[in-house]
Amino acid sequence: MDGDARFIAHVDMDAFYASVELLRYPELRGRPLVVGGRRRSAPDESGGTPFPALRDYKGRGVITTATYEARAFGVHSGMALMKAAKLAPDALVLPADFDEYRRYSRMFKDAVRAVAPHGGAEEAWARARELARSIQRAVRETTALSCSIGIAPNKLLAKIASELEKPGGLTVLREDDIAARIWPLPVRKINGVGPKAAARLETLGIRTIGELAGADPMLLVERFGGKHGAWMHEAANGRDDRPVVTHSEPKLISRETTFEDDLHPERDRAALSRIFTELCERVAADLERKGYAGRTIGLKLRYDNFKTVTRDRTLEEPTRDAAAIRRAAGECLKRVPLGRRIRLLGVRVGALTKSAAEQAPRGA
DNA sequence: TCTGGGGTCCTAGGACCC
DNA sequence: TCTGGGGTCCTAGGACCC
Repeated sequence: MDGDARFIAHVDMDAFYASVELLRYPELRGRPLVVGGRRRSAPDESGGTPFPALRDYKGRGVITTATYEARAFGVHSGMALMKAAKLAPDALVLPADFDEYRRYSRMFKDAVRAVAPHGGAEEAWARARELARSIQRAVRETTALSCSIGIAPNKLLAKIASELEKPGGLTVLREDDIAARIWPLPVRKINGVGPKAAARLETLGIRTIGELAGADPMLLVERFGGKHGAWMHEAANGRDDRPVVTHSEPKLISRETTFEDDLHPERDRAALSRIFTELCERVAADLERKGYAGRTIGLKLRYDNFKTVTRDRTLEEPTRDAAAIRRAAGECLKRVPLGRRIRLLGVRVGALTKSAAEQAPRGA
Protein backbone atom coordinates (compact mmCIF):
# COMPACT_ATOMS: atom_id res chain seq x y z
CA MET A 1 0.00 0.00 0.00
CA ASP A 2 2.68 2.51 0.62
CA GLY A 3 5.19 3.40 -1.93
CA ASP A 4 4.92 6.47 0.24
CA ALA A 5 6.86 5.12 3.20
CA ARG A 6 7.15 7.41 6.19
CA PHE A 7 9.97 9.87 6.19
CA ILE A 8 11.68 11.84 8.89
CA ALA A 9 13.06 15.35 8.55
CA HIS A 10 16.10 16.33 10.56
CA VAL A 11 16.51 20.09 10.89
CA ASP A 12 19.95 21.35 11.81
CA MET A 13 20.88 24.97 12.36
CA ASP A 14 23.92 26.16 10.42
CA ALA A 15 26.83 27.24 12.65
CA PHE A 16 24.15 28.03 15.17
CA TYR A 17 25.88 29.92 18.00
CA ALA A 18 28.19 31.80 15.66
CA SER A 19 25.25 32.78 13.46
CA VAL A 20 23.40 34.19 16.48
CA GLU A 21 26.46 36.27 17.34
CA LEU A 22 26.55 37.61 13.79
CA LEU A 23 23.02 38.92 14.22
CA ARG A 24 24.34 41.04 17.10
CA TYR A 25 27.57 42.02 15.40
CA PRO A 26 26.66 42.18 11.71
CA GLU A 27 29.84 44.16 11.04
CA LEU A 28 31.78 40.94 11.67
CA ARG A 29 29.99 39.04 8.90
CA GLY A 30 32.41 37.51 6.45
CA ARG A 31 35.27 37.38 8.94
CA PRO A 32 36.42 34.07 10.36
CA LEU A 33 35.20 33.83 13.92
CA VAL A 34 34.72 31.22 16.59
CA VAL A 35 32.55 31.03 19.68
CA GLY A 36 34.25 29.56 22.69
CA GLY A 37 36.55 30.13 25.59
CA ARG A 38 35.44 31.02 29.02
CA ARG A 39 35.87 34.61 29.95
CA ARG A 40 35.08 37.86 28.26
CA SER A 41 38.39 39.66 28.18
CA ALA A 42 38.52 43.38 28.71
CA PRO A 43 37.93 45.43 25.56
CA ASP A 44 41.17 46.75 24.18
CA GLU A 45 41.84 50.46 24.21
CA SER A 46 42.67 50.78 20.54
CA GLY A 47 39.08 51.34 19.56
CA GLY A 48 39.02 48.18 17.44
CA THR A 49 36.61 45.34 17.91
CA PRO A 50 36.28 44.29 21.54
CA PHE A 51 37.00 40.68 20.66
CA PRO A 52 40.49 39.24 20.69
CA ALA A 53 41.91 37.48 17.68
CA LEU A 54 42.77 33.84 18.28
CA ARG A 55 46.45 34.71 18.26
CA ASP A 56 45.93 36.98 21.26
CA TYR A 57 43.70 34.62 23.13
CA LYS A 58 45.14 33.24 26.34
CA GLY A 59 43.75 30.44 28.39
CA ARG A 60 41.92 27.18 28.35
CA GLY A 61 38.91 26.34 26.31
CA VAL A 62 37.72 24.85 23.08
CA ILE A 63 35.77 26.05 20.07
CA THR A 64 32.04 25.65 20.54
CA THR A 65 31.11 26.77 17.04
CA ALA A 66 33.16 28.07 14.12
CA THR A 67 31.76 30.03 11.18
CA TYR A 68 32.26 28.56 7.72
CA GLU A 69 34.88 31.23 7.07
CA ALA A 70 36.81 29.92 10.08
CA ARG A 71 36.28 26.29 9.14
CA ALA A 72 38.05 27.03 5.88
CA PHE A 73 41.24 27.24 7.97
CA GLY A 74 40.68 23.76 9.35
CA VAL A 75 39.33 24.70 12.75
CA HIS A 76 36.19 23.06 14.07
CA SER A 77 34.12 22.68 17.20
CA GLY A 78 35.86 20.82 20.00
CA MET A 79 39.30 22.00 18.96
CA ALA A 80 41.40 23.67 21.67
CA LEU A 81 41.54 27.40 21.10
CA MET A 82 45.30 27.46 21.53
CA LYS A 83 45.59 24.87 18.78
CA ALA A 84 43.11 26.70 16.56
CA ALA A 85 45.22 29.84 16.97
CA LYS A 86 47.96 28.21 14.93
CA LEU A 87 45.57 27.50 12.05
CA ALA A 88 43.52 30.69 12.07
CA PRO A 89 45.39 33.35 14.07
CA ASP A 90 43.20 36.18 12.74
CA ALA A 91 39.88 34.56 13.60
CA LEU A 92 38.03 36.42 16.34
CA VAL A 93 37.01 34.71 19.57
CA LEU A 94 33.57 35.52 20.93
CA PRO A 95 32.48 34.31 24.35
CA ALA A 96 29.44 32.05 24.41
CA ASP A 97 26.12 33.49 25.55
CA PHE A 98 23.99 30.45 26.22
CA ASP A 99 20.95 32.39 27.39
CA GLU A 100 20.79 34.06 24.01
CA TYR A 101 21.23 30.76 22.16
CA ARG A 102 18.42 29.23 24.23
CA ARG A 103 16.20 32.13 23.26
CA TYR A 104 16.90 31.57 19.58
CA SER A 105 16.51 27.84 19.99
CA ARG A 106 13.00 28.34 21.32
CA MET A 107 12.14 30.72 18.49
CA PHE A 108 13.48 28.20 16.01
CA LYS A 109 11.46 25.33 17.47
CA ASP A 110 8.31 27.42 17.51
CA ALA A 111 8.84 28.32 13.88
CA VAL A 112 9.26 24.67 12.91
CA ARG A 113 6.22 23.63 14.91
CA ALA A 114 4.11 26.28 13.25
CA VAL A 115 4.83 24.67 9.90
CA ALA A 116 5.07 21.01 10.97
CA PRO A 117 2.88 20.72 14.07
CA HIS A 118 3.78 17.06 14.62
CA GLY A 119 7.13 18.09 16.02
CA GLY A 120 8.96 15.17 14.56
CA ALA A 121 7.39 15.39 11.15
CA GLU A 122 6.17 12.19 9.59
CA GLU A 123 4.36 12.85 6.36
CA ALA A 124 4.06 11.48 2.87
CA TRP A 125 7.13 11.58 0.64
CA ALA A 126 5.29 13.60 -1.93
CA ARG A 127 5.13 16.56 0.44
CA ALA A 128 8.65 16.21 1.77
CA ARG A 129 10.53 18.79 -0.23
CA GLU A 130 7.73 21.31 -0.09
CA LEU A 131 7.40 20.98 3.66
CA ALA A 132 11.15 21.29 4.16
CA ARG A 133 11.28 24.49 2.13
CA SER A 134 8.43 25.86 4.25
CA ILE A 135 10.37 25.04 7.40
CA GLN A 136 13.49 26.76 6.11
CA ARG A 137 11.48 29.82 5.12
CA ALA A 138 9.72 29.99 8.50
CA VAL A 139 13.01 29.65 10.39
CA ARG A 140 14.60 32.36 8.26
CA GLU A 141 11.67 34.72 8.71
CA THR A 142 11.41 34.37 12.48
CA THR A 143 15.08 34.05 13.45
CA ALA A 144 17.03 35.41 10.46
CA LEU A 145 19.06 32.21 10.66
CA SER A 146 19.56 29.45 8.15
CA CYS A 147 19.18 25.73 8.66
CA SER A 148 19.84 22.58 6.71
CA ILE A 149 17.35 19.75 6.40
CA GLY A 150 17.79 16.08 5.69
CA ILE A 151 14.83 13.92 4.77
CA ALA A 152 15.19 10.18 4.90
CA PRO A 153 13.36 7.00 5.90
CA ASN A 154 14.77 7.08 9.46
CA LYS A 155 16.47 9.30 12.02
CA LEU A 156 19.96 7.99 11.42
CA LEU A 157 19.87 8.73 7.70
CA ALA A 158 18.02 12.02 8.11
CA LYS A 159 20.77 13.29 10.40
CA ILE A 160 23.50 12.33 7.96
CA ALA A 161 21.51 13.77 5.06
CA SER A 162 21.10 17.09 6.84
CA GLU A 163 24.87 17.54 6.83
CA LEU A 164 25.43 16.71 3.17
CA GLU A 165 24.70 20.14 1.72
CA LYS A 166 25.31 22.58 4.52
CA PRO A 167 24.72 25.45 4.87
CA GLY A 168 21.18 26.07 3.76
CA GLY A 169 20.92 22.59 2.28
CA LEU A 170 17.95 20.38 1.59
CA THR A 171 18.75 16.74 0.96
CA VAL A 172 16.16 14.09 0.25
CA LEU A 173 17.55 10.62 0.64
CA ARG A 174 15.69 7.46 -0.28
CA GLU A 175 16.64 3.81 0.16
CA ASP A 176 18.05 3.67 -3.35
CA ASP A 177 20.43 6.55 -2.62
CA ILE A 178 22.23 4.89 0.28
CA ALA A 179 24.92 3.17 -1.75
CA ALA A 180 25.80 6.25 -3.78
CA ARG A 181 25.51 8.95 -1.13
CA ILE A 182 26.09 7.31 2.25
CA TRP A 183 28.51 4.48 1.65
CA PRO A 184 31.41 6.65 0.44
CA LEU A 185 31.35 8.65 3.69
CA PRO A 186 33.76 7.95 6.57
CA VAL A 187 32.33 5.88 9.44
CA ARG A 188 32.56 8.92 11.73
CA LYS A 189 29.49 10.36 9.98
CA ILE A 190 27.35 7.76 11.74
CA ASN A 191 25.91 9.30 14.85
CA GLY A 192 27.33 7.09 17.59
CA VAL A 193 30.63 6.19 15.93
CA GLY A 194 33.16 8.43 17.64
CA PRO A 195 36.94 8.74 17.51
CA LYS A 196 37.60 5.54 19.47
CA ALA A 197 35.37 3.29 17.42
CA ALA A 198 36.62 4.85 14.17
CA ALA A 199 40.23 4.18 15.15
CA ARG A 200 39.48 0.57 15.99
CA LEU A 201 37.58 0.10 12.74
CA GLU A 202 40.53 1.51 10.86
CA THR A 203 42.75 -1.24 12.23
CA LEU A 204 40.33 -3.66 10.59
CA GLY A 205 40.75 -1.82 7.31
CA ILE A 206 37.31 -0.24 7.60
CA ARG A 207 37.18 3.47 6.85
CA THR A 208 33.95 4.12 4.96
CA ILE A 209 30.37 3.39 5.85
CA GLY A 210 30.21 1.14 2.80
CA GLU A 211 33.14 -0.92 4.06
CA LEU A 212 31.40 -1.18 7.41
CA ALA A 213 28.17 -2.26 5.72
CA GLY A 214 30.06 -4.96 3.86
CA ALA A 215 32.02 -6.18 6.88
CA ASP A 216 31.32 -9.55 8.45
CA PRO A 217 28.80 -8.91 11.24
CA MET A 218 30.38 -11.69 13.29
CA LEU A 219 33.73 -9.93 13.15
CA LEU A 220 32.13 -6.70 14.38
CA VAL A 221 30.34 -8.51 17.18
CA GLU A 222 33.58 -10.16 18.19
CA ARG A 223 35.48 -6.86 18.29
CA PHE A 224 32.82 -4.53 19.64
CA GLY A 225 30.51 -6.71 21.65
CA GLY A 226 27.13 -8.09 20.68
CA LYS A 227 25.01 -5.02 20.95
CA HIS A 228 27.44 -2.43 19.69
CA GLY A 229 28.81 -4.57 16.87
CA ALA A 230 25.36 -5.52 15.61
CA TRP A 231 24.19 -1.93 15.84
CA MET A 232 27.13 -0.61 13.81
CA HIS A 233 26.44 -3.08 11.03
CA GLU A 234 22.75 -2.19 10.95
CA ALA A 235 23.50 1.52 10.96
CA ALA A 236 25.98 1.22 8.09
CA ASN A 237 23.27 -0.48 6.08
CA GLY A 238 20.96 2.42 6.76
CA ARG A 239 18.68 0.51 9.11
CA ASP A 240 17.34 2.29 12.18
CA ASP A 241 13.92 1.93 13.77
CA ARG A 242 14.18 4.38 16.65
CA PRO A 243 11.00 6.37 17.13
CA VAL A 244 10.90 10.15 16.98
CA VAL A 245 10.86 11.42 20.55
CA THR A 246 9.47 14.87 21.24
CA HIS A 247 9.74 15.01 25.00
CA SER A 248 12.02 13.47 27.63
CA GLU A 249 12.63 14.06 31.30
CA PRO A 250 16.15 14.94 32.40
CA LYS A 251 18.13 12.19 34.15
CA LEU A 252 20.66 14.37 35.92
CA ILE A 253 21.57 17.98 36.48
CA SER A 254 25.18 19.01 36.89
CA ARG A 255 27.63 21.89 37.11
CA GLU A 256 31.33 21.70 36.53
CA THR A 257 34.21 24.05 36.00
CA THR A 258 37.71 23.86 34.60
CA PHE A 259 40.10 26.12 36.45
CA GLU A 260 42.15 28.80 34.76
CA ASP A 261 45.18 27.13 36.38
CA ASP A 262 45.33 23.71 38.00
CA LEU A 263 44.74 23.87 41.72
CA HIS A 264 46.75 22.15 44.40
CA PRO A 265 44.61 20.09 46.78
CA GLU A 266 46.32 21.48 49.88
CA ARG A 267 47.81 24.82 48.95
CA ASP A 268 44.63 25.92 47.16
CA ARG A 269 42.34 24.28 49.64
CA ALA A 270 40.41 27.44 50.44
CA ALA A 271 39.76 28.29 46.80
CA LEU A 272 38.75 24.71 46.04
CA SER A 273 36.37 24.64 48.94
CA ARG A 274 34.75 27.90 47.88
CA ILE A 275 34.33 26.73 44.28
CA PHE A 276 33.00 23.38 45.49
CA THR A 277 30.33 25.10 47.56
CA GLU A 278 29.42 27.40 44.67
CA LEU A 279 28.94 24.45 42.35
CA CYS A 280 26.61 22.82 44.88
CA GLU A 281 24.66 26.06 45.18
CA ARG A 282 24.35 26.37 41.42
CA VAL A 283 23.14 22.78 41.07
CA ALA A 284 20.64 23.39 43.86
CA ALA A 285 19.41 26.52 42.11
CA ASP A 286 19.07 24.62 38.82
CA LEU A 287 17.09 21.89 40.57
CA GLU A 288 14.82 24.44 42.14
CA ARG A 289 14.28 26.39 38.93
CA LYS A 290 13.52 23.25 36.95
CA GLY A 291 11.44 21.65 39.69
CA TYR A 292 13.49 18.55 40.44
CA ALA A 293 15.10 16.87 43.40
CA GLY A 294 17.55 13.97 43.25
CA ARG A 295 18.82 11.11 45.39
CA THR A 296 22.20 10.40 43.84
CA ILE A 297 24.83 13.04 44.52
CA GLY A 298 27.98 12.79 42.45
CA LEU A 299 31.43 14.32 42.39
CA LYS A 300 33.63 14.63 39.34
CA LEU A 301 37.28 15.49 39.46
CA ARG A 302 39.81 15.79 36.68
CA TYR A 303 43.51 15.79 37.44
CA ASP A 304 46.20 17.79 35.70
CA ASN A 305 46.96 14.73 33.59
CA PHE A 306 43.35 14.76 32.37
CA LYS A 307 42.51 11.52 34.12
CA THR A 308 38.96 11.82 35.40
CA VAL A 309 37.39 10.13 38.40
CA THR A 310 33.85 10.15 39.73
CA ARG A 311 32.31 9.15 43.02
CA ASP A 312 28.69 9.12 43.96
CA ARG A 313 26.47 8.45 46.86
CA THR A 314 22.76 7.74 46.98
CA LEU A 315 20.70 9.27 49.75
CA GLU A 316 17.58 7.91 51.39
CA GLU A 317 15.46 10.77 50.13
CA PRO A 318 15.70 13.08 47.14
CA THR A 319 17.04 16.54 47.91
CA ARG A 320 17.59 19.87 46.23
CA ASP A 321 19.16 21.54 49.22
CA ALA A 322 22.57 23.07 48.61
CA ALA A 323 23.91 22.16 52.06
CA ALA A 324 22.73 18.55 51.80
CA ILE A 325 24.28 18.27 48.35
CA ARG A 326 27.49 19.79 49.63
CA ARG A 327 27.59 17.33 52.53
CA ALA A 328 27.08 14.26 50.32
CA ALA A 329 29.52 15.50 47.68
CA GLY A 330 32.01 16.24 50.45
CA GLU A 331 31.83 12.61 51.51
CA CYS A 332 32.48 11.60 47.93
CA LEU A 333 35.54 13.84 47.89
CA LYS A 334 37.02 11.90 50.80
CA ARG A 335 37.01 8.74 48.69
CA VAL A 336 39.08 10.29 45.93
CA PRO A 337 42.89 10.31 45.85
CA LEU A 338 44.27 13.84 46.16
CA GLY A 339 47.86 13.33 45.16
CA ARG A 340 47.94 15.59 42.10
CA ARG A 341 46.84 18.98 40.98
CA ILE A 342 43.24 19.30 39.89
CA ARG A 343 41.99 20.95 36.71
CA LEU A 344 38.25 20.35 36.96
CA LEU A 345 35.69 19.98 39.68
CA GLY A 346 32.06 19.04 39.10
CA VAL A 347 28.94 18.23 41.09
CA ARG A 348 25.93 16.36 39.81
CA VAL A 349 22.57 15.23 41.09
CA GLY A 350 20.93 12.21 39.48
CA ALA A 351 18.06 9.84 40.09
CA LEU A 352 15.81 12.85 39.64
CA THR A 353 12.18 13.11 40.59
CA LYS A 354 9.80 15.99 40.24
CA SER A 355 10.33 17.79 43.50
CA ALA A 356 7.56 17.87 46.09
CA ALA A 357 6.42 21.36 45.12
CA GLU A 358 5.86 20.15 41.56
CA GLN A 359 3.72 17.21 42.46
CA ALA A 360 -0.03 17.37 42.49
CA PRO A 361 -1.07 18.87 45.82
CA ARG A 362 -2.48 16.27 48.13
CA GLY A 363 -5.50 16.70 50.36
CA ALA A 364 -4.74 18.09 53.81
C1' DT B 1 49.87 25.81 24.12
C1' DC B 2 46.66 20.43 24.23
C1' DT B 3 41.84 18.81 25.53
C1' DG B 4 34.55 23.21 27.79
C1' DG B 5 30.19 22.21 29.87
C1' DG B 6 25.95 20.09 29.67
C1' DG B 7 24.07 15.85 28.92
C1' DT B 8 22.75 10.42 27.42
C1' DC B 9 23.54 5.61 27.22
C1' DC B 10 26.12 1.36 28.06
C1' DT B 11 28.91 -2.04 30.67
C1' DA B 12 30.28 -4.62 34.52
C1' DG B 13 30.85 -6.20 39.19
C1' DG B 14 29.05 -6.71 43.78
C1' DA B 15 25.28 -6.51 47.15
C1' DC B 16 21.09 -8.17 48.23
C1' DC B 17 16.65 -10.44 47.75
C1' DC B 18 13.59 -14.19 46.31
C1' DT C 1 29.12 -27.20 54.87
C1' DC C 2 27.14 -27.10 48.69
C1' DT C 3 24.95 -24.82 44.93
C1' DG C 4 21.04 -22.39 41.53
C1' DG C 5 19.33 -18.42 38.66
C1' DG C 6 16.83 -14.00 38.11
C1' DG C 7 16.05 -9.24 39.21
C1' DT C 8 17.17 -4.76 40.96
C1' DC C 9 20.01 -1.31 42.97
C1' DC C 10 24.39 0.92 43.52
C1' DT C 11 28.84 2.43 41.94
C1' DA C 12 32.66 3.64 38.53
C1' DG C 13 34.17 4.37 34.20
C1' DG C 14 33.95 5.28 29.33
C1' DA C 15 32.18 6.51 24.65
C1' DC C 16 29.65 9.71 22.50
C1' DC C 17 26.78 13.95 21.19
C1' DC C 18 25.69 19.04 20.77
